[in-house]
Amino acid sequence: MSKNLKLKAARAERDMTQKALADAAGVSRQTINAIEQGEYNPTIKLCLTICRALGKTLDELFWEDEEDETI
Amino acid sequence: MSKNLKLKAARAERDMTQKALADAAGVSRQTINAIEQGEYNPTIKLCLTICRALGKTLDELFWEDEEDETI
DNA sequence: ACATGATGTAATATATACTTGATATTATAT
DNA sequence: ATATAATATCAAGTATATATTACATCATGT
Repeated sequence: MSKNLKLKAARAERDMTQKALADAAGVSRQTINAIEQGEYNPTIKLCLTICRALGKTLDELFWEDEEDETI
Repeated sequence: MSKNLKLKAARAERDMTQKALADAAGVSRQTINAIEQGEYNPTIKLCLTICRALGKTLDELFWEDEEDETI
């Protein structure tokens, strides 16, 4: 999995720390970090919560163009 | 979790069975059924694969408005 | 009536998302 | 120089997404 820089950028745009976003989303700081680092494949529910916390859509933060997926 | 009727409709629109979509997405038929029935909270990667198989976006198939906050 | 395809469920098993608690590093401020 | 905040990462535990196997129902066709 590749890093999610769109998420990192959206967070920066709102001046939120990983911890602040984690609290807003009701998950741990490590979980947000792991998603940004591309270590976790988050659930759609968590993605939706993160989108709402950052005022973005699923497509804006989580859409990926084909690429080498290796599921 | 509530049912995902948008997914069911998009599948019908393409005249695909749950099994056909499952095969296209590389998961079991029961997994597709569980997602449609709202029993599972799928991973974003699976959502992306399903979207590509059906020619839809994440927002079209998986966006949910706030959910029932139980006043 | 019978066969078949599509769907809805259920039970048990495994992989992995996510937690908690810790340490290390880097940047910024004092 | 030294605190402190933010990030990165690790290890061990819990919760749940997904697989597999199986069975029941409903529809459509023969």
